[in-house]
Amino acid sequence: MFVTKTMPTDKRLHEKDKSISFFEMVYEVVALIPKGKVTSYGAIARYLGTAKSSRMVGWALNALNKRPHDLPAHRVVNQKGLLTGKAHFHGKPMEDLLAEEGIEIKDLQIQQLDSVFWDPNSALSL
DNA sequence: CGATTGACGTACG
DNA sequence: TCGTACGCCAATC
Repeated sequence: MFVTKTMPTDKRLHEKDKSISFFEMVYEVVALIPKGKVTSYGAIARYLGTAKSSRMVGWALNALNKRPHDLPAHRVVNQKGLLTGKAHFHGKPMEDLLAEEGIEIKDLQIQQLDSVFWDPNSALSL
C-alpha cells in the first residue's frame, strides 16, 4: 500500500494541502473500508473536506481502474447503495465481490444498507 | 490555458 | 414517490 506520504488521520488531509493529490486521499480512505462494509462517494468526499466534490471520488476511482491496484473499490457505492460503478469492473462482477463479503444485493441495490454502511467520518473519528 | 469530463448529490417539478 | 435538471470541482484533453 502506498501510504507513505500521509495517513488519513493526518490533519493535513483536511487542509488545502496540495502536496498530495485528491486522488491519493481518496485511495487512502477506500483502502481503509472494512471488509463486509461499504461507503459512499459522498461520505468519502465529506471526509476529505470536499463534500461537494463527490464526483471527484468517482473520478479518482476511475483513474484507479487504469492502473493496477488492490483497493476495494467495489465497496464504494452511491448514497442509495446502488452499484453504479459496476460497469467499470472488468473482472469479477461488483455484486459478486460484495456478496462474497456477506453483503446482500438485489438488482444492483445493496440490501440493509444501513447495517453495512461504513462512514469514514465516524469510523475514523473526524 | 480554456473546455470537457465524470463510478455523485441535491433540488425541483 | 419518481424522473429530470443542474451544480460541483479536480484532473485531463
